[in-house]
Amino acid sequence: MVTINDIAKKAKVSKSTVSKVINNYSGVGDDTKEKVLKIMKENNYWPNSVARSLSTKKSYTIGIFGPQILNNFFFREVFEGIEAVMGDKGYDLLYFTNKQWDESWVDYSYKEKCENRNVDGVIMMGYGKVNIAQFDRLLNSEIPSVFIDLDLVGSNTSYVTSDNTGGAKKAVEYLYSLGHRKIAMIRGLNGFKVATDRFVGFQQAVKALNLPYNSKWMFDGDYSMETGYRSMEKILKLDKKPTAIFAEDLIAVGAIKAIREAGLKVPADFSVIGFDSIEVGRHYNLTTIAQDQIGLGQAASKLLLNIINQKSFSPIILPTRLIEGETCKKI
Amino acid sequence: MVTINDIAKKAKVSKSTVSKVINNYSGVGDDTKEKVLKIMKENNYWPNSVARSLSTKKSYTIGIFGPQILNNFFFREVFEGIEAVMGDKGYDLLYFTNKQWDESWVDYSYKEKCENRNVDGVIMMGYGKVNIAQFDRLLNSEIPSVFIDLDLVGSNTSYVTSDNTGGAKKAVEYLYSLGHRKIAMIRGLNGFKVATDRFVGFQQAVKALNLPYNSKWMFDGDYSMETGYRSMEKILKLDKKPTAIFAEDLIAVGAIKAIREAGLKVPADFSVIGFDSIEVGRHYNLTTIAQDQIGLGQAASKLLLNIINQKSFSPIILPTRLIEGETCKKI
DNA sequence: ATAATTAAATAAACCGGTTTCGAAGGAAGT
DNA sequence: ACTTCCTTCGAAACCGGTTTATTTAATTAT
Repeated sequence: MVTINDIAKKAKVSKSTVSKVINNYSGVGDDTKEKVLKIMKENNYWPNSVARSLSTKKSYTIGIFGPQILNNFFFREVFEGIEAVMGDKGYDLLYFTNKQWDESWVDYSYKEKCENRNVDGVIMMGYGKVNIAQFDRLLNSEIPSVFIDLDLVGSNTSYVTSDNTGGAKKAVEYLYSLGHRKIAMIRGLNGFKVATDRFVGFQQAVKALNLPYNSKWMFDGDYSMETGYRSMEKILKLDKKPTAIFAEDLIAVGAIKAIREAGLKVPADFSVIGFDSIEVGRHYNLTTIAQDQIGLGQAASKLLLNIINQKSFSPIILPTRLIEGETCKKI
Repeated sequence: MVTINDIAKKAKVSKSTVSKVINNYSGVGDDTKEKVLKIMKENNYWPNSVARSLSTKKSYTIGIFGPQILNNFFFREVFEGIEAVMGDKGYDLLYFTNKQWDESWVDYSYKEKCENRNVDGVIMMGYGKVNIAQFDRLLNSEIPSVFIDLDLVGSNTSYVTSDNTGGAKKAVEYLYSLGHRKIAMIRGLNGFKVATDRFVGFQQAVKALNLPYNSKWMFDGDYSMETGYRSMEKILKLDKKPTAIFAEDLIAVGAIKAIREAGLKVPADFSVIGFDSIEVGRHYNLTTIAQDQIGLGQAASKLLLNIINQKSFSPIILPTRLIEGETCKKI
């Protein structure tokens, strides 16, 4: 590997001078600069980021944490948005793997890992709920951080999320406009921020529209087709059945499977509306409240860059959008 | 951030001694070691990876390049396999973003980026075909690299791939066993290694089984539903129609859409067999030749670690597996 | 008691950059 | 001609670690 010393030697100047040329600082004569640039090019020299990062404390690297990013349809697209913005600004992405630490490592966590690798900032995604102790040290550190879907703020922390409450309202209002009055909801993971927000929106709309609220039409589960399938099985056994089901996309798809396997049809027998707009839902022509996944990633990135560059920042809530597929019908 | 000097000062020893403790080297008395460890723990000290990497040339970071990783269903799962193995061994993953460089940066490519960030090795994925000049400098460098689905080898380079040829054969033989004789193939991107291999396997099987080969049943396209849809439209207009279609999953799903929209059914009117076994295909109960995506990621990681650790290595070809869904039928 | 051996600890150089500060040299001002 | 002021450049310190070589101290051998 060719280093700054090699270049200095070949150009017969000091390494300080080469450094100044690299960084385009003043204090270097035109002819010297010319000469150094020429030699840099001839030797295909690129300054080592690691060494540079050691002295400048700036690494042009953004850390990414997330327990379930890679398993998750949703975050794959968020990642896409992050890559676009960060790549454009010259940052690379450091994905922290989830090694199983033994107990003696409990204090080696987000903050320490970030400091350790000198990342300029970090995006936290895929964490469903806040475990105070877990994020405490990170929040109280100097490290710029942006959370996706967790409303944490601090002097160097902010977040982006979709308007989950508003989106859920929108779903209910849409079903209402189609004539539905009895609406079931299969919720995502209990305690998860987004699931809770959506439930709140659902309840607000139900109340505002004066719809019947039946606790037997409410289900908890995780973010899986399985949950949708099982919950729908239970709905099918009820005497008083709802006419429409509201659930996150993957869950909604599971519900649709259960409906079809029972010999019934969507939307003829049940209307189903999802939330998310993930790839899979699109294949079912699912009517859904779409989030802008790529937009979330982009927004998170821009927000993080603002924090890093000491510009003003505040949380960003992205609007949702109704996508009419073929799983809801007027009754 | 607490540094090695802070620890040295507090423990009243030299930084060399602290370093030896960190690395568990000999030459440190038991009581001194004890004392240093205690102070390290009290101050929640973790040695800075960047500084360490600068002097040791080892960063515990694996680079990942790929033009389309994040857009791609397939590579999302490969990534999962990589994360599992690399995380387990204590490596983090550096995802190189794809900045648009201006022309003056042509020589700043894979090799330079890797050297720049001191990655210990690199996994190249999502590159469909070999552009010699593109990979030349990387292959001739000291940087351990593993390609996924491109058969490049070198003194520090190897690759992993699925048995694409064998898999394609398997698909044809399966259709044959169901009574199919007229088989169409919609190929992936022209010139792409995997697409070519599969076509070769297809042809070998057709020949071996003495099946009719009709060039009108052969289609080129890209890896998209659109390709499947358009090609199937053409097939439906043929006088002599095939009875079965072989295509990569996403393409197969597009074909199924076209068949259904024409008022026909799968597998009643056409049998369809895919290749890949991506999530989307599973929702269509697609019969397919499955690759082991996670396994590919794991194999690539282990292979790379072998190269890094100077152990013997050779390319790895993973077997494929027939998954019987509901899109093929006996005729 | 002295020399030889071994273990423990440190000083100093190094990794590849950046940054501060002072020296050298030329141009301008008086 | 002498001071003053820029401009250009390089020496040296620094970032936070590792590693080599050497000093110091304690142990053992003679």
